Order: sequence, then structure tokens, then C-alpha cells
Amino acid sequence: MSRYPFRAAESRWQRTWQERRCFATEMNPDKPKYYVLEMFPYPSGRLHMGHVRNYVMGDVVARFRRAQGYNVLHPMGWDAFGLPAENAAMQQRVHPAKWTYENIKEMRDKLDMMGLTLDWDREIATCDPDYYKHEQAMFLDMLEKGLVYRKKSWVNWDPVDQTVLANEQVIDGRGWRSGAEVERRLLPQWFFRITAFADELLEALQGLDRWPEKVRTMQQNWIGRSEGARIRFEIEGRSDRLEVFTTRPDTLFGASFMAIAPDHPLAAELAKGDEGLRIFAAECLRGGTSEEAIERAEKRGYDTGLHCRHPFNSDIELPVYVANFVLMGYGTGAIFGCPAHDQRDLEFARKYGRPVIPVVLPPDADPTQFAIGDEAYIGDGRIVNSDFLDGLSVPGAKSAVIERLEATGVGTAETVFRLRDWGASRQRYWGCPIPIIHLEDGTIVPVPREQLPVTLPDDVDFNGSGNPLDRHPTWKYVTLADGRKGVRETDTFDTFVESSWYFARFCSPRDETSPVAREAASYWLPVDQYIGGVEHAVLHLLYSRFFMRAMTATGHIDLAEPFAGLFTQGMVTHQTFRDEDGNWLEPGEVAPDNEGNWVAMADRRPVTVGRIEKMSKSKRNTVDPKDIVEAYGADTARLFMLSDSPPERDLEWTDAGIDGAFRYINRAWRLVQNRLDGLAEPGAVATSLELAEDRQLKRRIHQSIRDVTDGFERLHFNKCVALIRELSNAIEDYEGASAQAQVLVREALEVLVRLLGPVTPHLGEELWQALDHNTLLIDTAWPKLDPAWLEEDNVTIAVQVNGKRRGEISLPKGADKADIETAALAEEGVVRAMAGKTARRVIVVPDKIVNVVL
RNA sequence: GCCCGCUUGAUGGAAUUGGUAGACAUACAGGACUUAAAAUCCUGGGCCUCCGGGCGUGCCGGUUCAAGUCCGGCAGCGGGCACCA
Repeated sequence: MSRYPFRAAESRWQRTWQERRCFATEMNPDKPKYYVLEMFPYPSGRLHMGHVRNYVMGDVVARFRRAQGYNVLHPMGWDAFGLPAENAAMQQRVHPAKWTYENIKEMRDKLDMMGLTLDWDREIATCDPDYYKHEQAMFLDMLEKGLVYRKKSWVNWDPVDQTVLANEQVIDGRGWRSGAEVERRLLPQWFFRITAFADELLEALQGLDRWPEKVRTMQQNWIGRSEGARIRFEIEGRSDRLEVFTTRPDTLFGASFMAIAPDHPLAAELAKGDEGLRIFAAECLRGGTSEEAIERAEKRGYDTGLHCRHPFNSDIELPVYVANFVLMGYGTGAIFGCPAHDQRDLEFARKYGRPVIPVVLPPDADPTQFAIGDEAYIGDGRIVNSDFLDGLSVPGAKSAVIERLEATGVGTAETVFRLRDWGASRQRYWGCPIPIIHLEDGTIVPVPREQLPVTLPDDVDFNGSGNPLDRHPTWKYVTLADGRKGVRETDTFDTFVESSWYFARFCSPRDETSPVAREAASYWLPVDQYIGGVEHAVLHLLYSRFFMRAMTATGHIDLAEPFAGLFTQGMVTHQTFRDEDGNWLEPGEVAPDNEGNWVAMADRRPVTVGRIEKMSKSKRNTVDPKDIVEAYGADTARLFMLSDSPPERDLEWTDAGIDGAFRYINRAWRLVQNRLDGLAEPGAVATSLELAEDRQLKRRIHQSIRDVTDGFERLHFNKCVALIRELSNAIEDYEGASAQAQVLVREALEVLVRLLGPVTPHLGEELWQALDHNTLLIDTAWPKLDPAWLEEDNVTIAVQVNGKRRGEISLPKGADKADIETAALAEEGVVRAMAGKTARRVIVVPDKIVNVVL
């Protein structure tokens, strides 16, 4: 039994594609464009299965769209700045640049073995000054436009990585990379004013109809828009006011205390003269948020002794507390407490003996009986105990209060966002330098444009704590043209800055004068299909949406939404194994013994089969793509990646699965080899078929074209694979041998090979050549659907009696209702099930189903 | 706590607008070929059955001639956010 010689074939076709420069892309206004992009990798040097799944999906889309006649842009680059390079520098004494570029080379080679249609002419690495010089210039443009600013702020400090983290990088109070508990520090930082676009970023989510609902919801929650009112309370004995934000101004008459955050300016001021308050505030602020998850249940407060005056009723006394549950980072850092209608306020009021005054009466409640127990009432109802608001609904009362607040100058309607500005400074060497100079007199000036880029120094000492740039003996000292002296900003950008615009750079990757050439950008952007992990649902995707708006505001581009279509693929998972001592074992180190129990191959000791988890080095459950490609070929790996599991779900890696894919590759190859004899000439198409079996195969061919096309368009790769296998099975089962049959088989095989092309491109080329074509499959058009052949001659119609299937009838398609009913009532199983009774009603859905109701 | 998603054979999963549940695979069982094994090919199967049929898409209820699909409630699993005023 001969086998498909995949090793020779794959390297031969990869060489052919490369020699003919098949994947080099150019603008062509006469063709519709299609920009497909996978989230670019961090060049760790290791290509893992998650990458492979991601890039294979993108490649299928690229090849499919190309066959459909699109001018496809499918580039690749490297998210090359970041901590691992610096860590490697410290541990292995290798320069981050050297380490990074060596990894890039390594990963490029590994990617190439998958047979991807990447246009390497457009390759970019974000650590290249030719890339980041544009980023520095854009930063200065944004600074001029007020989209960048510097402010001292509390930051999340990662004590292990010795750097600042963005809020998005803090997970459960721990650094996203180091896992260390985050501390708070007050540092001057550069911020991107993402909040300037808060409303727009939220509104525009509506239009992203080719994004997963889930991602849009996550961004919506992250931006977190709340409508309410800002109210200024008079403080007895002081001239200043206490400003609060509330979404429930309708409950203003239910207020019974005020609370401010421990780090509120007023609290800080009072703490100077109040030792107890200072200790209390310090306790509240200590530590990360993770420990607080436990003590969260407890609401704690400190009475400042101050009192606020209720804006509409001077009889209501409002003592001011510093409270641990009020956050400085949201609203104004101060609230009025309305215990009856807010759970936190209720718990606080019960503890500190503040009155609980219901002001919203639930619709079905008895006004004389209603009282608040352990649970605040947060629903709608009729306003009571509230002076001029009595009798109004909640929304009605909101407007009425705001109107009165504005009339009396006490408050205003206000919308606040949970979203905060993006702190982008990092105290690290291996990042893009922030092009700023701090002069001796304390002023801060941009690096003069003609001096850009500010490049990183090569001679750096990585042994020491904090930022190596800061310790460099000479790099940071500068003298301006006018003689003023200063030091460079030694912070570098968060690496999310680079990834916020790389997709735009791919349009004109070598442009010297601008980040993106206008013409190229307007031709290629937006990205039509972006594919990557859902872990970037908020961070990278939100920053990129901001960056396009900021680049538009600074005149670099004219685009709001970078990604018209987004797809988030699932992870690649694998079974885990542990030995008796609890050590993780690699899949290659274990095997089932004769009784089917898993044992370690080395010493035959029993092994526990653990959970199926994401492939990771620490669990040792990874499979190296290189091993798979060497053993089975790239096409097998590609096919397996796309089979069975829907792409948005996790894919469990199994040996049985890869074997199954490998078997199909060989089977498809044999199918073509076995049919070559006597086959009609290339391109032949069967017409006017008489035999039923011929017509059936012809119909199957066109159904396959229709359904596979639809499947690829919706990225339903698993269904496409199943459909292609069905077509293979149909061709295998077809037994016709006439001259006409040889034409039909020729047509069927050519369609099969073209449908397979995006998934298994090397096999595709091999079979296309075997079918006597001297063109490349990569240059061949997608098969054309002829809807005329989709029509069935006869249709099978199921017949139900009282909703239960009792038989089926076969009739010409389009038979009229009366004929269908007659045939259905005469069907043997139907007659038996009716047992002599008369049908009360017969429902006929032509060509589909009949239901006889007794 | 709040928000979102998911739940279909032994397993991964199919099933446009409600219209023959289980496509396509994987695993398994039986057979063919072989000295033998691998590979390959063929056959089988949701479960139960007195062979008429009965029951089946997490559970309970509803709408409908007809529900995996729609509605209400519940449970389990997964994910996101989390003292957001």
C-alpha cells in the first residue's frame, strides 16, 4: 500500500511557493482587498500549539479569500519588547537585543514549516528603531494634542518585576506576569488620555457586529458608564464643599451619613491632626486587594467629627466618616450613604447606628408596614418620605432632583466612567524610550524632532535593581541646542503601546516618513479578520481602538475601528500526568500498560491521569509542533487543528486525533491516485446526467461547494472538514465507469482538491499536479457553485402521527400538498399507527414533513 | 455578589427560519486480507424491548400539529468583573 510522501512533498511545495514569491502582496486598486491578521507573537523562541492553531486558522482564511479573488494581506511580525528578554539578560548574560533577534529567527523558521502564506517582506519587529521612532513621534504629537499627560499617581508596583503595572495587568491583586502581590506607590507617570474617548469607545461597540458578543460585553463593562449626579454638600464649619457622585440622586432624602475614601484629600488633611484617623486610613490602604476579599464582608468607618448639611433639608444630620469601602478611584471618592437602598450603606449604617429611612416604596408594599430588614431595596417603586419627590417613580425622581440641584447650584447631572487613563510608563530597559527630557530647572520638554529616534544604549548593566537605563553612566545626560542641560526620561513604554498600532504599520512597513502611508492605510485598513486569544479582549483590543482614534486626532490616519471582524479562538489543551511523587510527566513519558493502566515508560511505575488543561511548560503537558510536523507533516497538524472542535472552543490534543488526521491525508491521496486511470482531461465538467447515481454525485459536489464556502466564511472550520470528508466518502462510494462517469469523477476530484487547499495546502498542490495541472493550486480560483444542481429530484418526507415519526415517503421535489397528503396517509407505518382512526388534521410542509393529527 | 456563556451517544462534536436528533470523526466490537503484526478494506451500534413498540438532547414546567431549538423556573460546569456609590 503506497503512502503519500509528505516530507518530500511539503518541502518541495514550500520551496516552490517561496521561489515564485507567491505570498508577496501589493496594493491593487482593481481587486477587492482582504486583510487577515493573527495576533503577533512575543518572540520567546518557542512555537507552541496555541500559536499553531492561531496561525493555521488565519492561513485558512487567507488562502480561502485569495482563491475567491481577493487581494489578501497576511503579514507577520514580532511583539519584541518585554520583560522576558530582560530576564534572560540577567540570567544568561546575553543582551536582550541579541536574545530577541535570535528568537525571531528561530520562530520564523518554525512558522515556515507550517506552510503559511505569510508575506515576509512586510515583517516588522517592534524593537527595531525604524518601528519605534514613529511611535515616539506619535507620542509627541499626542502630547501636543493633550492626549498624553504626566501626573503623579498611585500606581500598582510589582515588587518582583520592579515595575509599574496598569490596572489591566493586576489580577486579583497580583502582577499578571510575576504573580507577586502588588504594592501601592506614588510616582509621576505618563498617561494616555483614553478617557477622552470613553463615550465613543462605548458607543462604537454597537457597530462591531462581527465581534464576539462576549468581547463587546467585557469592553462595555470595563468602560463602565454610569449616569447620575454630582452633588456638593456644605460642611459645617468649613468653607469648602464635599463633592459626591451618585447614580441614585432620587434617594437623596434617605441619606443618613457621608463617607469618604481613606486616601481622599479631606481625609489626608484631617489625618494630620488625628492620629487615630491616620492609623485607620493606613490600615485600609495597606496591602493589595486580594486579602481584602476575605475581610470584605466587614464595612469599617472612622468618624471624622465633621457634619454635612443636607441640601434640601437642614434637619437631616450627616456625619462624615472615612470608610474602607469607598474608593478614591471612582467618582469623586466620596458618597452620601443611603442605607435603605444600598446594601453596603445598609451594613455600614447598622454597624454605626445610623438611621435607615426608606424612600422608595416597592410597588406591592404596604406603606404603613414597609421596613428594611437585612437587605436594602434597590428596585423601582414610588418615592416616599422625600418632600417634593413624594409620589414620583425612581426615574421621575432622578430628573426632578437633578433639576432642583442645578437650579439651586448645588449639583449637576454627570456621567462617570469606570475606565481610567492608561498609565504607560514602565521602569524597564527593554522597551521604547519615552522621548522626553527633564531640564535642570524642572521643566519637561519633548526631545527635539530632529533628534528622534531616541534609541536604547547597547552597553547596559543588568545586574542591579530597578531600571538599568537609570543607572547608565552617560546615556541619560543631554544638552539641548540652546545649551540647556537635562536628563532623559528613563522610563520606557508599556509594550501594549507597540501592539496598539502594528497592524497599521503592516500596510506600509518600510515607510520612512510616517507611521502609516495614507494611501496604503486607506486601501488595506481596517483589518477584515483579526484572530487571537480571548485574553486580549480588554487590554490590547481596547488600546488599539483608542490608538486609532488618537492617530486620527493627530492626523496620521483616518480610522476609528481597526478590526472589522474579530475572532477569539480557544486554547489547546492536553491531558496531564503525575507520578506517585506528584511530579508532572510529559505525554511522551507515559503509556498504557497491558491492562490499560497508565505507567511511566522509564520505570513502569503507576501514573495518575490528571485534568485536561491548557498546554503549559509547568504542567509538562505540551506537545512540540516540530515533532508533530516531522512525524506526520504540516498538513496533518493543520487538519487536526481544524477538525472536530469548533474553533472558539478549546481543542484537546490527542494522539488518536492526530492519527485520524494523518489517515485522512493518506486516504485523500490514495483516492486521487486510484482514480487517475482513464480520467477525463483537466477542467472537464459533466453536464446533462441521466443516471440517478450520477446526478446524486453531481448534487453532492455542488452542495459541498455551497456548504464549505459558507463554512469558511463563518470560520466554522470543523464543519468544513466534516463536509469535505463527506465529499471524499461520496467519491469513494461512487461506482460509475462510463465515459461520462470519468468526466464526473474528474470534476468531483478537482472540486475536492480545491476545497481541501486552504486546510492542507501541500497535499492540495500535490494532488492538483497529479490531476495533470501545470498551474499551482495557490493560483487557482475557488470552485464555482451551480445552484441548478442543488435541486433534488426526489425528496424524502417524514410522516409523523401525533408528532411521532411513523414512516417516510419519497416524492418528486415540489409535489403539491394534496398528493403528499394522499401518499402519506397510504404509507404502511402510518396506516398501522392510525389504527383505523380518522385524521382530524393533516399538516403538510412541502418537501419536508407531514404530521397527521388524530 | 453581579454579568456572560455552556450542558446532545463511550468521546470530540453535527443539526439555516421550530420540521426525520446523533452528520463527520474518535474509541470499541465483529469480519476480510496477512505466516503474523501494522496499514488497508467491509460491517455494526443512542438506550430498553415481549420486536408491535416504548424512552431519549442536564432537571421541572409551559407554548405548539411539531421543541436540542422558543418561554418560565432550577441545577451543574466554565469565563469575565468585583466594596463602581
